[in-house]
Amino acid sequence: MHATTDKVRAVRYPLTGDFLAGRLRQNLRSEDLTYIENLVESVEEHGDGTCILERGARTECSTILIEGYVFRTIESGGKRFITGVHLPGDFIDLHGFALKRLDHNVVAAGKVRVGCVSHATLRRVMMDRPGVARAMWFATLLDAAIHRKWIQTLEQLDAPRRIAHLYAELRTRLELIGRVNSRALRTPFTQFDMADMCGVSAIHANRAVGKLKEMEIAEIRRGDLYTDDWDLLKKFARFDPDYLYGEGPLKLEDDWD
Amino acid sequence: MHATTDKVRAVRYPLTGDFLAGRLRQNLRSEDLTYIENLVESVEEHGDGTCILERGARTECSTILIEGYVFRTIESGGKRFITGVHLPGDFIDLHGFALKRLDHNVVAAGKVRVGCVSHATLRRVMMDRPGVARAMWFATLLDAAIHRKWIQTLEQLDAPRRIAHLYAELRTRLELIGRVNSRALRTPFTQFDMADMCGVSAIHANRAVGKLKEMEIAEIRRGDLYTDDWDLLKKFARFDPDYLYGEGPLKLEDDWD
DNA sequence: ATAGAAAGCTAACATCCGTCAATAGACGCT
DNA sequence: AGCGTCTATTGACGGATGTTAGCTTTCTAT
Repeated sequence: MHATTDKVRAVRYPLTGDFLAGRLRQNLRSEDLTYIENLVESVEEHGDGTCILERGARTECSTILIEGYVFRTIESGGKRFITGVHLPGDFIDLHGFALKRLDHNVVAAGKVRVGCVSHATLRRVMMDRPGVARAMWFATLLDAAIHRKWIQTLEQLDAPRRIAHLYAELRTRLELIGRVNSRALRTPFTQFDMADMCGVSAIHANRAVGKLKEMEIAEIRRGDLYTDDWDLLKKFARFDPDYLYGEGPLKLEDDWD
Repeated sequence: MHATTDKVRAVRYPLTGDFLAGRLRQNLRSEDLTYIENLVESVEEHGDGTCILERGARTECSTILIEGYVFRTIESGGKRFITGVHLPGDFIDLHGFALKRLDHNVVAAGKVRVGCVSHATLRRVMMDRPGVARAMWFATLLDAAIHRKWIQTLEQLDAPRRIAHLYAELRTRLELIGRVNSRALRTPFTQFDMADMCGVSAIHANRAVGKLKEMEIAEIRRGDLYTDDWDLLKKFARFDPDYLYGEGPLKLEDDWD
């Protein structure tokens, strides 16, 4: 991790037109998606390792991840702990909007592009568009469900299975947002990153990666995972996608809108 | 844990009048609190070990904890994993309302009393009372913040510190809802429960409890923790209450309501 | 192309923790 | 009071993981 460029650029439009192919998409009509895309007031790029949002900050805008990976991290006793990872389409600091104060950092893993929506705009949205407000609430509930699964993973699995579970989850989440186009799963993660996500030392993460290769479950090279058999990997990790609520658009009562 | 009585009684009123001294209280005006209390359509009691909500269930009402402790649990491979614990005033299945399907069980730890609010009522509230809807969203965001801290705890601390951290968190959460009246912290937890919350075996949980006593940090007898020095315990557990957002009522823009 | 830095890998040893087995203590039921 | 069950406790052993140290590979900047 070497923080090189900070904010490469901050522009106002044009947007990609498709950056909301993320989590919200499942729960919104296309007109609402267009509506949200137009809320983005600026787009920023950040280099690997950049701290995009700092613990304790009181922000005036919320951030949606457009491209790349970010970590939720907490520093304690000189060490870093990763409590979550986010993919394009995820709002990464809606809690900063509602709780007014961030309790952890958000750090870029590799190059990322994010969009900013001011809190004033969000407040207006919450009032004018209950359907959109609801979708954002769903997204935070899904975050909580993923957190619970990470807790279970830490409580239940040994290091090789934790790493396998991490990649199985990422694979499924990428599928849900239509970003899987090969059998490989490419990430910018180092073994240090994997270690901090899985609650083991970097050296033990290395052992675990070696074991996955030895067992012919998967080969991980510089963050990129290659496997001939995703089902085998998922079985090994005891992965059950239930908690990702990937069953498609929720059947919602219309009287909500 | 022995499931004795299931539903001891299910009555419609009278309510305690003060069961909402919980998490929502911080963020709501008293008229809104009264409003929510009156949403409760029935009150139920459950005995120790009762599964109040089952994974996969599609509920027609949401549940608020009035008295006692409950666990969020996941069964896997014949073992039980606890991903969270809730105190009076917590909504324990708002995600069931929004996500339509529960991804884990909710189990009574000791005797509990819960209130039920139908989803139809909640939908009405979400539309009519944005302030109340907002407070419920806050509550779920706070759940997520607590989940993240549990992840960090599992990644960072050894067994004695995890148990100390658990009790430090409970102590603070009880303070926030005005339920601390002695230096002791009484819970119905067995060492099996502590083990399942901390991701260690029951035998190792026992060792950890013994170590806390040996180090003169705290004595835990049948779930009840006694200590002369809560600050020492919190320091040992590296407990920082930041993530509980206990700074009192949030300063919120009025234009939300 | 080269040098420096970051990342990956290996070995040795100590500690933490899981498992099994057995026992003791506490509580609820009759 | 007495019994059975749940809970707590202890010891022994092995596996999983942390730590330190050193080395190799790969990337990146010049």
